[in-house]
Amino acid sequence: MKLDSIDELTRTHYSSDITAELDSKKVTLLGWVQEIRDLGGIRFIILQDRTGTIQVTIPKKKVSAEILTKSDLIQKRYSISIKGIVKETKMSPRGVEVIPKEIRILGTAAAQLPIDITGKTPANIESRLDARSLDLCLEQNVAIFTIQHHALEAIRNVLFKKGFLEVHTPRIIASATEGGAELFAVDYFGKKAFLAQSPQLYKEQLVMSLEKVFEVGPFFRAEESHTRRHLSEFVSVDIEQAFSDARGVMSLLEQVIRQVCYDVNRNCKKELDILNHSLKVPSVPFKSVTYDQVLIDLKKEGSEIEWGEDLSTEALRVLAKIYPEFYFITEWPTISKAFYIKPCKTIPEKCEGFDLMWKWIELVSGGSRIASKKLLIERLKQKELSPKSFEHHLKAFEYGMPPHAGWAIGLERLTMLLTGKQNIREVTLYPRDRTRLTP
RNA sequence: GCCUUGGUAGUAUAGUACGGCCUAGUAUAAGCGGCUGUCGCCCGCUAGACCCGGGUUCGAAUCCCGGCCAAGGCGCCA
Repeated sequence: MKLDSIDELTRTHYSSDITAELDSKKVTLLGWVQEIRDLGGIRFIILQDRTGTIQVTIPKKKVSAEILTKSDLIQKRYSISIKGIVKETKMSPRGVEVIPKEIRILGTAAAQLPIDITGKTPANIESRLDARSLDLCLEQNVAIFTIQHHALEAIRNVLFKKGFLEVHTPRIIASATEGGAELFAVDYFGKKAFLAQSPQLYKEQLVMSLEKVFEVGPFFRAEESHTRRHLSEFVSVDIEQAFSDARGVMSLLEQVIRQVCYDVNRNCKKELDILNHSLKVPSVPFKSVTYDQVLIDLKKEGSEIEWGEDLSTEALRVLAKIYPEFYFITEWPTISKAFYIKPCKTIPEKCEGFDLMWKWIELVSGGSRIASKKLLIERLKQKELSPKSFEHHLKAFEYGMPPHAGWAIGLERLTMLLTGKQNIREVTLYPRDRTRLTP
């Protein structure tokens, strides 16, 4: 098919801008054909763009032959332009429709699409991800990523206002550092390198110079996790702050989370509605419980965990029934946390690390960091990590490392709670998991 | 990595307990035709599928074995 030119074509309105006030006005719309309903003498084309849909109505006997011929060619998912007149009418879904004066076909699409884009026959997650570029056209998916955008905007706004600088640390690193998660190995000009699992060490070093930093970016974990809340590549929102401790960054975190919920509620009413999800703005401070208290609570519920152990998924599900949606777990056993988390002064078996839970999912983890090189080396050894492979990082602790603290939010997990989605892959544009590497 | 469940047209499902009325049903999508107010439009027609390999049997979508793939749970991890 010969396509029409986009020359001298400027969108005047998005579909959501078309309201009754524009009655009789001329508009230029750009978008995709979501649906065609042809009743014989009248044809309805549902035009979709990022903001929603608008009905284009073609009364066949009243429009020009040119319009009619053009609209005969149109199929689902074609990208088209419509120049036309807005008409207020009670008979259309939104009380307005557009009567076209010019139609251009700007792009075509296959007749048989791999998934149903109108949602009449919903596809399962596998089919959807296989056809992800098309799947993302569904208004629910546009809503999810619009919400994620606003959430991130809210996070950035709070952090900028508090004087944080946005930074970018390396994704390619020399050695398997933090311990814990498995890393992906890459070939770096013949040397063995790894994809970073977190910006932890770099952001700590940066507090010596930039004082308050944050980073938003992807990180990689080569864990063979098979759950609804894990990805091999995920986006982390990391902050690190000089001259602060866990208490300080927890308070900042509360403000961030509260602002995110507030802004998403205010700016994404339509999106939340599309997702049929309601979002409460949590009150601060959040409920905070110690690890010791958690063990007592679990015991009452018949679930016993030995002190020092991490909390099992089963245990977290039990806790979700006891505590509100957002709650902190503090004073973890030092042994259960990463080497850089600062032990408590009085009881070194406990540490100043914390997790922010949302129901049974760990949303954020953070804490006060160790600023003493000597102590850090001790902790590395306890964790059976070699101080030698942390040589460069340890050097920084000779150059004036201030007391500092920080945290990291899992952006996809945050998006899950904001959108009410149960599977992290639904809130990831192109998820990477144990088995999926494409698209 | 372990466990459970599953794999039927483009998509989503019925059928599998107990092999044979399955020449595999239905919805939706697709193609063709009809219809002037649809909004999950409607009506008619057309075409479209049993994951792969082996086995049992007169006969396998259905039972058995192996493989591959997926979903969910656990573990790991955040």
